Amino acid sequence: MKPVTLKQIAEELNISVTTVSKALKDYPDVSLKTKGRVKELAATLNYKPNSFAVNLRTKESKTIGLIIPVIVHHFFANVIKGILSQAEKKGYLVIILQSNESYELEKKQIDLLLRKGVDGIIISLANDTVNYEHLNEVIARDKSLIMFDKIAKTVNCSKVIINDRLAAYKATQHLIDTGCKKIAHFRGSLLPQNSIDRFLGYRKALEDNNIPYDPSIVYICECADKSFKEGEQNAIKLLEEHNDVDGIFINTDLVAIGAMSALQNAGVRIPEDISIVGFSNWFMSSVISPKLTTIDQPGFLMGKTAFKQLYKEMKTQKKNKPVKYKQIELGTELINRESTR
Amino acid sequence: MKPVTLKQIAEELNISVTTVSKALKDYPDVSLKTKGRVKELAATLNYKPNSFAVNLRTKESKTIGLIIPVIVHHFFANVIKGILSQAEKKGYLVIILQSNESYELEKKQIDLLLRKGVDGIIISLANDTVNYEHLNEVIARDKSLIMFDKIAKTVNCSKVIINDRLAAYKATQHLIDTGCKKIAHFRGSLLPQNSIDRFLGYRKALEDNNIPYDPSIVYICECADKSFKEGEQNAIKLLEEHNDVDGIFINTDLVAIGAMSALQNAGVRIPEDISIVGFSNWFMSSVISPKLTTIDQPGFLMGKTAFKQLYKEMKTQKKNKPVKYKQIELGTELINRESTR
DNA sequence: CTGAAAGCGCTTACAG
DNA sequence: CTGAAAGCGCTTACAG
Repeated sequence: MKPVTLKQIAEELNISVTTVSKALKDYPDVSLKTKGRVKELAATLNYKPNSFAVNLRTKESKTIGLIIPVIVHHFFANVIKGILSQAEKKGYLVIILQSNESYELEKKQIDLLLRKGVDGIIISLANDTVNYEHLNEVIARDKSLIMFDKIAKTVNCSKVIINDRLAAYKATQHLIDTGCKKIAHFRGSLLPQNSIDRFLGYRKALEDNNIPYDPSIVYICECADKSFKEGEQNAIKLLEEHNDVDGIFINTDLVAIGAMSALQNAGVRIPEDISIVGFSNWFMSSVISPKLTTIDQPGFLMGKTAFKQLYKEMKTQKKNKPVKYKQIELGTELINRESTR
Repeated sequence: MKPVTLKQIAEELNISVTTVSKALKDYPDVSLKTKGRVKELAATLNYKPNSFAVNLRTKESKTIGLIIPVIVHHFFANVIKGILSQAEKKGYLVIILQSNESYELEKKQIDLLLRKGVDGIIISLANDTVNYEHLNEVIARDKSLIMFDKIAKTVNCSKVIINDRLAAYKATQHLIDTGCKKIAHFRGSLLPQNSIDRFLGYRKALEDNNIPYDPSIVYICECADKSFKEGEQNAIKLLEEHNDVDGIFINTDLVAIGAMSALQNAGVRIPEDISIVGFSNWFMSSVISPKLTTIDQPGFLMGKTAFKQLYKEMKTQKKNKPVKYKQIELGTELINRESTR
């Protein structure tokens, strides 16, 4: 079945393509009678405008791109849900790509989206990303860009984040408040801003409580596809190297769950022997045993907020007005459950 | 910054737009020298073809649509990952939409994708969906369509599924083999084919083992956003109404995990008092306690397979050759863990 | 080997 | 109130 075009409708009604186009878009300078005839026939023929042609004319696609590091991931899935919920309201479609924590892939995905002609891009950076040229290209091409969660401070665009430092501080303070004396940290990889900030929050809490900072009990995990395993491995290593640790603040829930699993297998009681605080509040953290104390990170809201900001900027951009970049910080909350005393 | 066009390149080199276009696409009838000059300048100017114009000319967008019932969902997240991995290889982008288990929304999403001009659609149906007109419209408009997991048998297109009936049979048989005498079933909603098939597999296993089928111990859950809660509620109800049940086969892991949680809170020992088998093998099923025995459902492979089939059909369609629809069945496996004896 | 020309299906400034 | 015309940026059949 060949798609119906304006031309066909025009011919059938013996009027011009111009008038058909205007009638369908409710231009005020078309008679009601004509509008009626056009709309009726369009409905009968199930006319759908050719979006390729519309895009070419209007220079927008009502489509945005979203790049996230990992798809199978509770937090990012919630972000996607938030973005889609908002995009739907505004009539935007979303192309989703996964960078798989790789800078090279991320660069390629950005290029694909720019070639596609999306109106804007929302991105959470890969662990690997140190060079921001690809992001600056987005801006140079007058496409709106929003970064969330894993951001680059120096890129000139709006950002939606939480206060990772403060949240990590709260997590560590909670361990201290509940009696932990020697607190380890399983941190994320070295580059991402949020893993740096969480580490800094941890160290600041120790400092403020006069607990000496000991770099040998800070373990690193990449947190890509193998978070659970990294948690297990780090926990085993920790047990061998520092069996006097009585609390761990862990960068991500999934790593924390891996760590708990390994600790329990090794006969360590949680929280009696070692207390654990995770980060992100994955759903499964509330159903494992013991239930994981963690920091709630508002994924859905983050997605919603990111799209709203993007939408605002796309509209402003379109009117050729100057865009004011914002850094939006969302609140976090410590969820006190059973893995801490 | 205004996008670079073929025309600009042509003017700068004093050649025609035609030649520039051909040179960039490596047509054999352009001299090597010209090709060199064109490609060099294109690279310098960072030329990206305007995809709106390309789409309009070629009548394809190298974009497909994906509609899934729920985003925050381990199985579907894996399917997405599988589809994206394959789409990337073939140079396709993927627009993702969530039907939220609603027929009305699903219809709307299909319409959006058709208006967008995607080359094909992959879909897993909403629980609600009984009318298939919107799907037939996709086919009528010569767009390729693949259904996976939650399919409609009567729609004339390719399908990627598992043998839900057989898998459910295996699950139930396992409960019987490990000593369960009275086995309840928490099924999915009434409409979806796979929830029907799982129910039928359950009943057939009872029948083959001469265990009477008792409809009063079959409970229903919608399995949308509130799966965990439904599992809890059904478990509590079951305990009140039939405290002699010693095994439950549950339609989805997340419901099973909810049920286990409620049962444990009520002092029921798993698997000593009641054995549980889930369905789908969510990651969290392997980290809860006791670890859930379940059916592994190959989400990633399903996504990969769905895209491969779609790609094949899009290519065939483009050549105006007849497309042969296939029903592809992927294997499942019982993962025997700790929630059964 | 190169290029003029048509056309994909729309939108919109302009004329009447 | 209606419509002729230009043009968005490409691709490709055709002529030379």
